[in-house]
Amino acid sequence: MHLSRYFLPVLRDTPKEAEIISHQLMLRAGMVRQSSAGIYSWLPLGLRVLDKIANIVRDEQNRAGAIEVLMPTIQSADLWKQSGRYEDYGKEMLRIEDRHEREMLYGPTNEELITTIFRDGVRSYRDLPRNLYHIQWKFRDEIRPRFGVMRGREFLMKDAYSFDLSEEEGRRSYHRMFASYLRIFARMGLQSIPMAADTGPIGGDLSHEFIILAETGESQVFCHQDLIDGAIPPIDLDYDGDLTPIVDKWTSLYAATDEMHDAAKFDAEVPSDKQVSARGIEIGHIFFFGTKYSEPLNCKVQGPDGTPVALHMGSYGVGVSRLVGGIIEACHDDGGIVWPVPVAPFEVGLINLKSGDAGTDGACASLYERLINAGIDVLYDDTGERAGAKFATMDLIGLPYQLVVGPMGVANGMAEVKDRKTGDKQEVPIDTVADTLIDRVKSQRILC
RNA sequence: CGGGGCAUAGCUCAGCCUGGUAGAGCACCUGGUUUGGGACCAGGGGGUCGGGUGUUCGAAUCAUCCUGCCCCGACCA
Repeated sequence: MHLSRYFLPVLRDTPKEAEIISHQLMLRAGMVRQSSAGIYSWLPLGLRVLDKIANIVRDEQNRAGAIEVLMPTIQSADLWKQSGRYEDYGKEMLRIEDRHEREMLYGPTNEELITTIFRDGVRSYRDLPRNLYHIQWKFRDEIRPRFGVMRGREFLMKDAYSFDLSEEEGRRSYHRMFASYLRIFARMGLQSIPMAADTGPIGGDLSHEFIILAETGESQVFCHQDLIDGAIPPIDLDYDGDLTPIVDKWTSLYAATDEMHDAAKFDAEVPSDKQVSARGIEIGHIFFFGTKYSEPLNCKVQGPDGTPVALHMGSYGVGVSRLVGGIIEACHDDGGIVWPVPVAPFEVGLINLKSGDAGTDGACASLYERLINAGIDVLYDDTGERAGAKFATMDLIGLPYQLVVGPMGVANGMAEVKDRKTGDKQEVPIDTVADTLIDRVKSQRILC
């Protein structure tokens, strides 16, 4: 992409409505614009990140055997009346009336809908287990939206729903998602920590919030130090195999958010030099709820003995749009955002220090072409801005690598590669710099 | 929903107290000088001062109502 033809409205000053760093940087880097409280438009740069995150989630969910569908944002109130949640959900649910005065709602989640879809498509226990997911916009009319995209009213979420014949089978489905989640976040450069969460009326031990640590996190969390660099399941993990060792390993050490925190237990189980007390951001939540929806919505199949059995279900959410903010909270410095390669809107920022100069124009054009042909996402700053402004903008939007081409370098056959994260600058012969970058970028596309 | 704050140019803000018809920096346009870490000079465009009502000869400024947004709290992926 040529910057001169792109839409990247960057801001030099920080808009005053933004309080936390990710919100400030997303506004400044031209990623989003607020449309109303907790509702955002995604500009080109932000959308690219959103898509990359969604694709990682998609890739890993598919790997774990989940199957993608797409349900609507608008749902009928009837369904929710059947499950009893139409009343329970309260004012957080945005209720709408259509022209025929039918009660509709903008979906805050999809348990009811997916349950009926699955119910109507399956008759036999032989069709189990299944896990269906979609990545769709949700709306929850939060009392007080804040923190930009991290706590918006409209948000993009991946939600998966598992269907099993028994609780035992359901537990296996839960474990698959547990392992998949560790990989999803690790692939974005985030170390997530599964923490025991409130299971609500169902009880049991099958509910975990996946938390990343960040100073601006909204909740206080407590955990064992060793979880912070716990081993991530490998890319070729066999999801049909026994995953309990992985889950056990991750859940054997203490980890809890403040509402589940037990100070006495924490002190007893975790040596004082391993005790971590920090702020955290919830980026995923998985839980098993048995037959809570399958019973009222009559989602049953015939079991081996011919009797109908209500299915055991779980649901598994990832806050896709929230992750954009979450990653920035975890990955920034004074100059701006520092994207991990797998989610970077562009992988390389090519800077022509003297647009209009035949030498740099030619060198940049050929470098751009080679990178693009190799499948690298490149943003080429071919504008007439001064060098300093170009550097500042590139740092702000946080592309992992900057490839700097100036008249002096071209004269010597050299270009400069800057690593955004470390700040290291390296002079590389202009003939080989494209290959060097291609290798470096590709080696970092999947971090685990 | 309770408490607090803000609303003037695309962004950051001054002007308001003490009423006299709107400013700065950055951004943008034109010309020139510049050109390796957010340049400089000159000229220029852009605002029904969030909206209504009232007070007044006259309101960005005073009064009042409304709306929007932000922060703290309870609530949440």
